[in-house]
Amino acid sequence: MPDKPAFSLSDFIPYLLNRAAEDTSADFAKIYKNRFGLLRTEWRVLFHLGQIGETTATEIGQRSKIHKTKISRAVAGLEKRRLLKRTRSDTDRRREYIRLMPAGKKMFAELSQAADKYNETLMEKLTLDEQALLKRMLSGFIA
Amino acid sequence: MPDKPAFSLSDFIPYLLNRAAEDTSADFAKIYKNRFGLLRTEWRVLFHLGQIGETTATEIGQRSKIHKTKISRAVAGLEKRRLLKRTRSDTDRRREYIRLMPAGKKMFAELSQAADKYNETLMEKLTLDEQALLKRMLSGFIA
DNA sequence: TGCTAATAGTTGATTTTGTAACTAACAAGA
DNA sequence: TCTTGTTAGTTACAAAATCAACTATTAGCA
Repeated sequence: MPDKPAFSLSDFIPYLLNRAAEDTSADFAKIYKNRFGLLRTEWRVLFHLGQIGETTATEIGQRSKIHKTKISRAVAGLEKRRLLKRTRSDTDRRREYIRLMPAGKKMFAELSQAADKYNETLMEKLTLDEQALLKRMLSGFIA
Repeated sequence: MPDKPAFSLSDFIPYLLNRAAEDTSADFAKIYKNRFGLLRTEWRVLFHLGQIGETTATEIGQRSKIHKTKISRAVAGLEKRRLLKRTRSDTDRRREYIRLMPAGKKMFAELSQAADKYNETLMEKLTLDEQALLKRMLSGFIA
């Protein structure tokens, strides 16, 4: 009966994913943090908002899986800096629509470009097939 | 001149990595949290310690990239529960060696097993080639 | 030796998160 | 219409992470 190989952290996928996520996020974090003064949750909300267009806090939450309290605070922060605007729904006064203001759109555009560029530096080590497979596998892990 | 495709979050690797890391960690977190009462940083330190054997806080920090204040507190927590023991170095009295106590080894063994099992459920959707490639790619992202 | 700098680890203050409870508005059936 | 349940979003309090400053010890070197 052969011994089972000892457990190795470097084969444990959640560990590898966490480390890879942290390390690849770190460089990009400097950009949105230092250059734009955004918090982590703020840029996340900004990115979703930039992609979806006008929407509600709840929908951002569903898409991003960010908890609603964090979204609430991030939206408040972005609003204070006049990057976005809220308007209460007429048909359902619980809901409020959120959309980017010009300054927010500009920031989103600049950050998107930086993200694209950074993404390319990550991807250029991989072949096109590998890139596609990686995306497919990572998407598969996402609930 | 063709338009550049609009930025898409679902192609942004740091985003995918973060989401995959969060989602795959969540299930396993329940085990070390609910069943063993460990905090996130505590199980991380435990795993590294279990792998390395006797070592110092500084070395765990270098390997894991966890900040030393978090390690300090995690080690204190694990020590309080008598899962590990510290002994000050004779040759350099700033350093202290850390090693698992029997209870810590037992917990590490049980958690390792649970981790292995959980890892398999994540991996079984992929072919062996894909598994190997995924590990290789993720390792490549780690600094 | 005696001075300065570096290293190991801890502690305290400030921020950020996470968890629960909360307000306000709507929905749907008795 | 009244009651109960649900949904959108905020707020309050507790837990955790981050950052800076701290102690104690050692190293390097004039």
